[in-house]
Amino acid sequence: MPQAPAAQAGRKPSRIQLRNRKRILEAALEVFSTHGYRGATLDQIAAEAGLSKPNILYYFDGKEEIHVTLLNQLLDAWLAPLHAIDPAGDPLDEILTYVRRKLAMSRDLPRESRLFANEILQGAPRMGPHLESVLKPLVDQTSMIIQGWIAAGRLSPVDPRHLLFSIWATTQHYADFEAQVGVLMGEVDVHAGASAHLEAMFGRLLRPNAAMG
Amino acid sequence: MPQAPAAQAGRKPSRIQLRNRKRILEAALEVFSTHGYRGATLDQIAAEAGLSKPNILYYFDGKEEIHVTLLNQLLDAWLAPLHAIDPAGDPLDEILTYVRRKLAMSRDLPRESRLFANEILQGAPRMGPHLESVLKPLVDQTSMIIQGWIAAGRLSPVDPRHLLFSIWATTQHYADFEAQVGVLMGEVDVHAGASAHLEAMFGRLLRPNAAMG
DNA sequence: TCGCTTTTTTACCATTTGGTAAACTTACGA
DNA sequence: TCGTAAGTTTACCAAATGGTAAAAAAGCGA
Repeated sequence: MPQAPAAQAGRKPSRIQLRNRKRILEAALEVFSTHGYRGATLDQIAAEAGLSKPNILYYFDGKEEIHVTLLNQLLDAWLAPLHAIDPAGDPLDEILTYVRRKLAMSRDLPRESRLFANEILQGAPRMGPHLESVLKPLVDQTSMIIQGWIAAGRLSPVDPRHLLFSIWATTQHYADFEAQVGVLMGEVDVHAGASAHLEAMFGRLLRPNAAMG
Repeated sequence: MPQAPAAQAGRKPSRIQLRNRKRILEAALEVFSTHGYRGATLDQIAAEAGLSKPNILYYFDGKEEIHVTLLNQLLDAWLAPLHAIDPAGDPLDEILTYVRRKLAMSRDLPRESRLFANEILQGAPRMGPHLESVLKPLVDQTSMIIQGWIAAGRLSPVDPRHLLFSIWATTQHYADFEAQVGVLMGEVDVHAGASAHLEAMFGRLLRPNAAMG
């Protein structure tokens, strides 16, 4: 049976395959992130990728597979900064570094942020299981680390999960709500201001009350 | 020329008209907020409203008009808490009250929050002008108030706009990313935790360094 | 109750869209 | 260079979808 590279797990992909799959995913990221899953069409993705629609379906089994591929691929990159938190490091420094990294990602990878936001907004229909199996354990683990720091008096007491929500919300806001931020901020260097603001905010929240005894 | 209540501005609406337009908007809010503009279909809205599709188009000129009506209607309600900030009040109290109100809105009106998020995520294609003409002036004005408080030493110095972004981001996160929050928090009372966390966070950020001379 | 207006339904339509079949072309190892 | 497999295109399809025409069915003031 010849012909069938759509989702074959067996053979190793050819050069052309590698190149075209990458092109398609890049185009799909652009289109999905701006229009959402339903709002994106295969024709748009095809045009953006410079390929014909049937050709796209030669590499992926369908619209949904492209979307899911993108999403799962994204989640790993998305969680990398969280993995990078070092329990042995300085608590405040670890968390502020995390904030900085997340903010940088919002600036450098806004489409990824919006793709993710779109998916969650609609109830994570194509990602629910992944969140449960990948995100949740990591968050539980990170929460434990933060709890440990708090117990050791090295961090002001906060709910670790709500802290993470705050960090995600504030950093991703600059990507996800860019249209609104743009209207309100004009030409100003948004990133610099955001960086200073968030560092001050999380710094004050987390820095333990110096003395105390 | 009989028949034409779609968007007539002249006549005063009948009882039936009032009831059905309300039904349609309620149904549309439900559908648009979960599937986005493009993801929503008139058939879904019709089913949800308990009316036939042509009947819906008897009350509104088209899908887009329903969406825009909803959006503009929403923005007013959305900005009410911002209007409620009193320049003569206690700065910290005014802002924390604002945070509390926004958080309550996320809890009580999550669909509205998601509808708005969807629109902004996609670049505010149907709302851009409104943001410029309604939101921007109000934000500028509020920023002036906050600046005044800071200048008077009654509030720790922060960039008013980034402060507002932080408040919007953190409070709306609980509605917009509910699917994710649900996975990570389980059965816990999310609102209570969020409320405590956000009050602590913005309290610490904004409370001026007590003495100083 | 009559007659006119408002409201609702039935029957369609044109377009868009995800997807397929099969022919055609290109790449590449032997 | 030749044959086979990989890759691409052309020509379609069926379903979904936003929207319309026109007739039928309420409402309602006189």
